[in-house]
Amino acid sequence: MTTRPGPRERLLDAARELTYSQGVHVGVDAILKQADVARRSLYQHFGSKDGLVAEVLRSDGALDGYRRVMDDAGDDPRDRVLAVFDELDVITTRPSFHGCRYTAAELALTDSGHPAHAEVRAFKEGLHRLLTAELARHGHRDPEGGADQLLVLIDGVLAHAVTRPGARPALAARALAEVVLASQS
Amino acid sequence: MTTRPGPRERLLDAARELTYSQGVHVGVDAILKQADVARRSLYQHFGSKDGLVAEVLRSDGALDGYRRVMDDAGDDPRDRVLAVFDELDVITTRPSFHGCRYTAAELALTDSGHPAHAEVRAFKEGLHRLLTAELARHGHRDPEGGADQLLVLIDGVLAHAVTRPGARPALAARALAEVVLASQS
DNA sequence: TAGTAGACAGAACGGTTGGTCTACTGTCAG
DNA sequence: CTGACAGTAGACCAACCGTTCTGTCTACTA
Repeated sequence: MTTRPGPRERLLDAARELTYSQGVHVGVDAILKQADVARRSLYQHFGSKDGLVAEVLRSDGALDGYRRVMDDAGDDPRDRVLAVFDELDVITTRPSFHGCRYTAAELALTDSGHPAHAEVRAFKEGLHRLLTAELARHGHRDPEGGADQLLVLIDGVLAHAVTRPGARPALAARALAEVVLASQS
Repeated sequence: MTTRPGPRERLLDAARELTYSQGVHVGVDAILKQADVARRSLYQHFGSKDGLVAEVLRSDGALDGYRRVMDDAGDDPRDRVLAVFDELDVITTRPSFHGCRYTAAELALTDSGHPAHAEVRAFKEGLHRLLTAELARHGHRDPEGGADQLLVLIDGVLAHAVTRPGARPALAARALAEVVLASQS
């Protein structure tokens, strides 16, 4: 029998799932019930619901996901970047897809003091660095500007896929990503 | 003295402002207070809060905004489409900008039965038609596919501007829009 | 064996949510 | 004048919100 993860892990897993499927406004009760954890443990480990939400974003590992997709695509920077859009097509056509967790959190939490905002920004900044490095390795004329364009395409795919189901925006974006990659120095 | 708009109009105006600045989860009380309207009037005119939110989206006139921006840009389809991205740069750099109202509503309302979803879809569909017609007039090789790409760029700009302030994504997207426009038949 | 730390259950806190209800007021047509 | 109607004011409801509390049980450690 596998040892059951501790309350902290169970709390994070349940919150990760529920804040995505139901939005960040899920009740604490629902999270506690799914995690099968005492009310007090939440406040002992994370201080507040806001703290839990922020920790879910921080520990999400989405950046590692992008890295893995690119590593699986081989060495050519062109293939590596385009693989991201192939993966986006897979992700956005899954029935369980409900949009980008970070964008959703950013839009839903209108309180500018919420600790989740810092995590969202850190993630996007990290993704920008990742793409900049890739374009630089590819000999792009303006790696930072190119990464801006790729990021707009990625965010666009994730946002568009929610509002126009069946549109396959990742395919449309992939063609534009090829254009970005063609800007050699 | 100008005649004060009726309760219905005041309710819509207040809801439009508050659901944008505070998110769709603002309380009914806050809307009623700002509209200076009796509680009962809300339910008499819109049936429920959900109905009010949906009506806000339906009557928003954002599509007319896009039309006006394009009409102000003259006759050349190329200028008309690029003007949209110039306008997006203005909008997204305003301090009051908090993202696309439709995307935010779509992500925040996880209940798939909410009447607002239909309005969001109708808006995006209308914008797609608008852009398709413009590209067709421009002699684009694949107006529908091109409109898909433009829509990804627009959604990308609106989403990205929220999560990476100061990035001016509209400028990055404008360059890609020029590429879309270059696909002549 | 006693002490301690962590996890548990569950009641209760004050506050807010969306929604319903009654009662009063003004207006305007017949 | 009268009745209908739209609006206002405010009490009220059950449900839920995040949070804090008391108290019990278990496992490890000194």
